[in-house]
Amino acid sequence: MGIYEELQARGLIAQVTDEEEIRTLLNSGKARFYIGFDCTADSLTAGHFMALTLMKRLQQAGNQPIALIGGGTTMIGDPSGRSDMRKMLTREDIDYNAERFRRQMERFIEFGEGKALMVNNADWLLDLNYVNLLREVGTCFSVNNMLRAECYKNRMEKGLSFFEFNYMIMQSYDFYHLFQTLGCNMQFGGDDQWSNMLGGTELIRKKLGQDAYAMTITLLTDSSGKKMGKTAGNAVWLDPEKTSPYEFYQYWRNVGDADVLKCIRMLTFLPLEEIDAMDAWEGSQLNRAKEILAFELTRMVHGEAEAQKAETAAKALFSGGGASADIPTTVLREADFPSGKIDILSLLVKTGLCTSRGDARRNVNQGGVVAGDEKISDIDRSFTPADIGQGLTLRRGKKNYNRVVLA
RNA sequence: GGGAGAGUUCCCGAGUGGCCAAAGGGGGCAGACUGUAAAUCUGUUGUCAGUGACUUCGGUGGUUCGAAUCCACCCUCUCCCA
Repeated sequence: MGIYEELQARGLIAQVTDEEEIRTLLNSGKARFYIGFDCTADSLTAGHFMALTLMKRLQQAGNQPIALIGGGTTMIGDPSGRSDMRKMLTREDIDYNAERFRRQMERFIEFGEGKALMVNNADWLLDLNYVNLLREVGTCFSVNNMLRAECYKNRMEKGLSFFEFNYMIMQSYDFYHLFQTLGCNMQFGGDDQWSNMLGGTELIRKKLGQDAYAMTITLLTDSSGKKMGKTAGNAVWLDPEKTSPYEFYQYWRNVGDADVLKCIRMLTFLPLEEIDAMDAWEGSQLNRAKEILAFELTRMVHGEAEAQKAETAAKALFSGGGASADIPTTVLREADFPSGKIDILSLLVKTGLCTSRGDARRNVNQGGVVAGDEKISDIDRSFTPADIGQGLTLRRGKKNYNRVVLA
């Protein structure tokens, strides 16, 4: 089985421009492909993770990946699938984000001589001259076609500025540029990028009379069709400072039954036979599959040691008492005990378990707070340093833990 | 450039002088039920304080005892005409 067939079996392939050509190129290891990452935030997310694993899979099959950091395209902002314009980022923010992206990627993909390449489209896009660009590529884009593109569809009602409309041209230019300078013959991306990517292959055909290929990856959605990799609207980040390994582990540990196998198939590197065997699992047995998923992904992103810790902490907390040194911890200092004690509301806010005192109050009143083995129902309950002693485990709801210790 | 509309809390969306911290839905959170799942039911959902105070309805000023609501100017978006 070639790599193309494996990607297919894992359900990763959404759309391709020319199946036979792409299959041959990928399976023979002759593809030199790129994936673009727009640096709109200071960390990669779980959503980018799938693209990174794709790069790795293809690299292992002998193909050469090019990671393109969108220092230039981020100046515009991709309108695809969005209902409003992105916040405009400053040049400084973008440069900073691009640097952070670069560092995170280096953990996954091997860069260097004969290995993966990394480029930043700021290097060629920012110096383009408007009139020259129009003369060079403007004739290759049909506004009629662009307006029909899926990615602009829901913007046609709400309004789309010319500024954003140009995003497709920038992305197409990237492909055109990489094709010429680096011999990059293929582009991959999320399925929402399809029209942008076609823009590139079209441009190359029209300008150079040559063929380049594009393939999109299935977006990872849950059984209700929502994009995965978000909790309460917040992204699941790959940066341990923004999403701790424990939280990262928990995110995957908690995916719905209907989604576990899909996630394992698409995101992990476990052999397909092994995954096929899990297909038969059902009911509470799926919890085992969720553990595997969570562990595997945490291991890939944060390393073996962190994955172990997250798993141990989770097991300790959820299957009864036990050591729990690896869950998120808050250190209390003397100043946190005005008049010798700290009340439960302050404590909940301090640990980040609750967002405000009002939130803390509600949680206590609704019986959702437990300190140690004691269910807290009195909002006036307070703790002295002696109460905390060697450490006190606080719980809000069923799954949110924090351990407080003294400085 | 001319004309007509719109901007409300996390999102959608009611509200056209006090009874509005603002209906309803979605989402979120908590409780029950469970398998750290889903579905369902219940409660909750601006901040600080134990029924009171403070900040909030695109922005800035103004009218008024009192403004999300009225007036002026500005900003953004949509539609029609050029």
